[in-house]
Amino acid sequence: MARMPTVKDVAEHAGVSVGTVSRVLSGEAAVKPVLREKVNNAISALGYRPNVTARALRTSRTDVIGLVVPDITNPFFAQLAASIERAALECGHSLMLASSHNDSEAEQSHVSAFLDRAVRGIIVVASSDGSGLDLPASVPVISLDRRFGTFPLVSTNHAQAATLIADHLYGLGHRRIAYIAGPTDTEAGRMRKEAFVSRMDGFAKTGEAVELEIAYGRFDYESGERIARNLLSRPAQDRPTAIAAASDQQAIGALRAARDLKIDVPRKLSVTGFDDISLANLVVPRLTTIRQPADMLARRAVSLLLAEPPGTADETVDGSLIVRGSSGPCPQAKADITGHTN
Amino acid sequence: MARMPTVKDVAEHAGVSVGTVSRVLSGEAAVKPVLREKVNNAISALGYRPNVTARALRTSRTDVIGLVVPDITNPFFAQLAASIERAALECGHSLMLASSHNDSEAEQSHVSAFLDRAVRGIIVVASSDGSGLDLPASVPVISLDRRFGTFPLVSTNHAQAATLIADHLYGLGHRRIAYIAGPTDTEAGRMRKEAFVSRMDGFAKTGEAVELEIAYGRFDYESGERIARNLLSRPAQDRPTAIAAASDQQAIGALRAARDLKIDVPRKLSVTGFDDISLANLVVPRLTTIRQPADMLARRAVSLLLAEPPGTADETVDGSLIVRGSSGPCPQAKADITGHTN
DNA sequence: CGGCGGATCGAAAGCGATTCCGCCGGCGCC
DNA sequence: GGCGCCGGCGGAATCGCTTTCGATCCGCCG
Repeated sequence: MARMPTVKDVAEHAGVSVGTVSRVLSGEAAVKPVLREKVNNAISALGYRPNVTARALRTSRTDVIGLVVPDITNPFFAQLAASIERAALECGHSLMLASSHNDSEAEQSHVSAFLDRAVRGIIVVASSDGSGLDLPASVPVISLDRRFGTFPLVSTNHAQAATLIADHLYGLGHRRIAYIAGPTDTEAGRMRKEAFVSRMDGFAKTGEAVELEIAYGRFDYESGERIARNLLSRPAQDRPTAIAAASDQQAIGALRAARDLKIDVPRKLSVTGFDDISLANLVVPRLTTIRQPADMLARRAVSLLLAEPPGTADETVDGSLIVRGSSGPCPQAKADITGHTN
Repeated sequence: MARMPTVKDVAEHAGVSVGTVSRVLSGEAAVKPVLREKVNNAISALGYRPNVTARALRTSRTDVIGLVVPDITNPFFAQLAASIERAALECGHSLMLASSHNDSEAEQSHVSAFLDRAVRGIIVVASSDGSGLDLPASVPVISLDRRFGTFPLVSTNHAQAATLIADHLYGLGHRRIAYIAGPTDTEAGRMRKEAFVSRMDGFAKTGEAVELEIAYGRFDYESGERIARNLLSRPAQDRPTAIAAASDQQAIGALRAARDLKIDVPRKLSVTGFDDISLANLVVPRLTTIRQPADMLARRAVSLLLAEPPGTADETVDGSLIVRGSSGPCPQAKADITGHTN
């Protein structure tokens, strides 16, 4: 196979110097149209393609964005990764992906591997708080969805979104509600829970009291199923009439538990999720949830990263309530008419 | 921030030449233990980290593996990506991910972007046949799951796996079966279908005849739901008693259609999938399917890529049947006793 | 008409590593 | 004892590009 042509070859073929070739390549500097034309002809004649590596060495910059996610298998992160990849591509950048498998050590080694690789910037969807990172970041880093270290955070407005869910459930008449929270060591888990609770407290002060019960788990299916099973295996009058989960996966687990216990959703029990993963629209019944605008998050994160100078302020984008079949009016209303057996 | 130390700094600090430093770095060449020690001390004293870019320029080789998938949002591909990332990491390599969004043009531009970037090798899970690729591949390329161009293929043994499903369904007594096939322009779609059909034909010759009906769609949820809805909206005696789908997503779509039409799975209808995505174990009822050993596929693909010389022969790994709740004995058996109304 | 500033371009100096080439010293062998 | 060979090392070239540094040339002002 013939050696790949270099700037030198192009320069000779066009009868100019390598400097000039480089100048037309970058497009910035002033080059006379005649020469520019000749160079462009030479480039296409030789099929020249710039050597990315050499450029990177010289400028110590690449057009690669590093992304670290806790688990690419998680549909929400997959969605995020897809959106980031698209957003990066739109800016002429490529994506390098690393999955930390929820291991904070792996997470940090991935970050420093990216640093070694002179990436243009790093986006990390944290699985830890990132406190142990020692490397001085020579490139912009931003946290997405969950805070990493002290880097600026782009995330859904968890508080606003959780409030949406609270309003929805309260509006449907539910007064005995269980909240399945996410891990308290994640900002997302904490904020969603706190906003939900404080909204409900607000209702309790101004209107009818609501019984709120909180259970903590991880964000995954199993947690949701296990917790819901506990919640729902009590006698009907002690059961919550609505379960709000901190993630779709928990909610789907809860759906499965309800089904196993033969509790009709949404007629006996309402279930809500958070994320709007694609699966949410495929389970039976379809899940009422919060849509996290993944592509908007991605776009913001990428442009923060690429901005000159890189953005340094947190950003938050609003979620929206997606009402589907898993939530409905509180059955208790009927019970109250026929006589409450409590 | 202080300039990063280079080989030159290390050399000075250790009192040797840069050549020697490089030699101990590579570990291959012969260096006297005394000097080796001094160099290592200097390295850790200065906190030296080799510059990946410079190394790449000089050797025109990196430790990055490029992966192109049709859609990272698809759980099966996400699984595959996760496994590949892990396998790559085990060999000290990183992963660069690109999602082609089922666009063959994007696919090819991603491949050539990888080529530009001097990756160590490229794994592509094709969404097209890759015929339009013009770049001469300067690095090993291998196809995973679906054939890309003329590059060696690592895939599940589709034929063997489809046969497993056919045997399972036939063994349960089903004689009126519908097969939801994948796109005929994918090798996976074709092979699964053909093996299934030919197995059924075999049964027809030696034993009872089976009515086999084939419908073609894409691999996604919607295709499965749509096709199943058509199939199942006929009167009960004309309906298939089993639907075998070419992907889990199709099967899950079919499950949803059956539910919407109030057809009991598995008592009135058996449904089987293909892939064993994690969701398969979460739907109701849990899906009988074929497990594609994603991590084994990934491991094989990576080692083929990294082998010296790179592997050139196709490889195939067997799938295994996972029997869950969505398949059961044919209800027809009963019907036959009470008199077949056909 | 001389000088001056800006536009334009060529030449060369790196970026940080690998690797080839050649020198040096010690060893074995004739 | 001399010669050749080889292990071990230092120095320099090199990978392909960007960018600085002057040099040149032009128009224009005084």
